[in-house]
Amino acid sequence: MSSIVQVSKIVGVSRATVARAFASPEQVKPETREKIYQAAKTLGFRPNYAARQLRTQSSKMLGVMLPTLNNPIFSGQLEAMEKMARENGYSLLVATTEYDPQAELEILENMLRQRVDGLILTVANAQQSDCLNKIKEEAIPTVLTHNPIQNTDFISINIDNYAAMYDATQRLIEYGHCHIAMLTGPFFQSDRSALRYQGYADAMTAAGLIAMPVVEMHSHTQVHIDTLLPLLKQNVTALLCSNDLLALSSIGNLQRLGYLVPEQISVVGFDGISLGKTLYPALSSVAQPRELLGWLSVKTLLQMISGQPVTSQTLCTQFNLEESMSNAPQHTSIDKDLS
Amino acid sequence: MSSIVQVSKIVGVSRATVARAFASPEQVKPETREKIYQAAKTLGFRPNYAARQLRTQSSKMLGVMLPTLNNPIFSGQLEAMEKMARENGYSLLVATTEYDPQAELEILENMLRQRVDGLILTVANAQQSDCLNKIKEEAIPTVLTHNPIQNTDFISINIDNYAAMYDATQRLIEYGHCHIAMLTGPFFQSDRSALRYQGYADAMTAAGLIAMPVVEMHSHTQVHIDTLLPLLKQNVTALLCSNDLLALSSIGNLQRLGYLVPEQISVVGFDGISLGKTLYPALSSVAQPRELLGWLSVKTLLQMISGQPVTSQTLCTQFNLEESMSNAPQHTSIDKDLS
DNA sequence: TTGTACGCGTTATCAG
DNA sequence: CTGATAACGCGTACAA
Repeated sequence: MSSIVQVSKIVGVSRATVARAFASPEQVKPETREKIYQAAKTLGFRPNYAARQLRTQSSKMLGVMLPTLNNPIFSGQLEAMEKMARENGYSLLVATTEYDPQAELEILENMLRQRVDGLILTVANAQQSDCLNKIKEEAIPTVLTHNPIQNTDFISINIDNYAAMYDATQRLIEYGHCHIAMLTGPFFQSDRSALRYQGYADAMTAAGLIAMPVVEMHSHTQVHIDTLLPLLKQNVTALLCSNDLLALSSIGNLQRLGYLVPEQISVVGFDGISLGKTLYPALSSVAQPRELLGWLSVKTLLQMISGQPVTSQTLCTQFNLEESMSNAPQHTSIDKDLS
Repeated sequence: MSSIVQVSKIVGVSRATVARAFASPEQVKPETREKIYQAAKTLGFRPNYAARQLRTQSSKMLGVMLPTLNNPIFSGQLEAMEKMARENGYSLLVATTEYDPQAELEILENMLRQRVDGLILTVANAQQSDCLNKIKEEAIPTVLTHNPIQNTDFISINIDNYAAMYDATQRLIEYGHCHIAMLTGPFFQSDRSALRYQGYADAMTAAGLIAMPVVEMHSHTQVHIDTLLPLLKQNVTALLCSNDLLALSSIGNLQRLGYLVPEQISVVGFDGISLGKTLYPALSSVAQPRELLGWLSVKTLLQMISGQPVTSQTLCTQFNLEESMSNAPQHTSIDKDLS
């Protein structure tokens, strides 16, 4: 016997009244409402959201799919999203993909079966994604984060990766750097990498400098010394990293090799994680507004769910000029030749 | 009309057969099964887990409640949990509490209404928690992580915070440090802080040294220079931090003040986040097995759900001796006196 | 303000 | 292997 019936019997009302006492309290006389709450408490009754969902066709759940939580940019965004969702009466179903398109598909299917009211996701590659193609056929409110979207098929909250990296590169050039290398994680796993590299490359070219080929790491978070050494031999004076963890790892490795940062080599990251500012040298970085991004993506999704018109938004990044970056060393190549 | 009925009509079978084709495919003749899948595809049919949940009394969802995701120890654990859960056919409902007992209660209530099959949580203070008291009345499978549990009311997967910090303190003492301070985040927000401090204090006392009062920060992740300066004046030669982010922040601040780490002052963290190893100086730390902890907590919870007997487990920590720690400087106090 | 009655999409049961 | 039917717990017309 459904426990709602038990409550109704104890209080001496119909089950409809009990249901109303929880779903729309204002429709029930305060007096009986209190009696119902009291009985519910002693019986340990509590509304069953699955049943409610079945009836109302709304789960009050949002599906969140992110590549990983090991990067503070994602975990911070997730925390902001959860808070915003909860404040609006929504729960979050969370899964990570590790940039694996197969996992993306399976997670999506599961979330659709759960009947989440909407989806917030960052896919590995938005230009070529079975996951997104599948979503298109489903007509479920969806917000992309981080993924650059050319066409108008999806709403996306993101930043201008190209412009941000173009800008960062220009800053380094203004500081006199000519030999600038760019480091990324596994390049083809993420569609952001290419945009950022293009921004770097175009800024170099525009300044009459030569863009170097991308330096690709096996990991999104760790730099190996072996990949750094060749760059140093090429007299690179500045390193642009596609995220802060790579940048910090680079600094650590450089210092361990005896290099001075920024005196001999400048390092610039991407994301603006808070740890970067507190370390020494503090990390120069292209800061992404990750709380805002999380907050806004949930807000946008809720608006879509309620049928309001929404638009994609490109959030501003901010270049944090910190200690890890300085003017290019003079006569670097000469020094090296002498040594 | 429920879409399962539509499918059944197209294929010309009963809805029971369609349901079986998805829930227990082996009970359906391959031929008809294929026809059903085909029809489902063209109709865009997909099982509704809420309805299934209502019928089977099992949501295949686990509720996860953590203090924050801004500490890699939690986000890494969450990622491991999610993977493990998904591999076993479970989804994760995730929420963060910011160590707020009120939020803990609200989130718990919500998860219970969602009828999660089990709960994995880290509460602010397990000795005095309305949240845990409420859970006791509910008889829902629950696994605590990180929370030390004296009594046998709850299953907990954790580490021995006391012993780990006792050990770390001993190491510093063996390295000749006499003036060791311990830094923590907001002390009373977390029950781990007290245990770790006690480990430190007892190790100091056992070595005939004087334990200093705990140095409490306003933030769990950031150290302010102002709190560091008094310690330096007291000739402290080693800093024990209750997590790695505080430790890294300490190192950054010390270096910015012109101090050499570890030559003048050693710094030891807690958690063993991977970033710590790649920085320079690499961070000495008490490493927690966070993937194992996540993995094991889900495994344990699933066993509880399936009615198997389980036990609490205390996982081993490992002291990572790295560059941020060295022998205590000689004659520190004399140097200071002369200056 | 409250009661009646139906349906949301599944699965379990039992019969065939 | 398949069909018929009754739950699962709730929300909400509609009626009282």
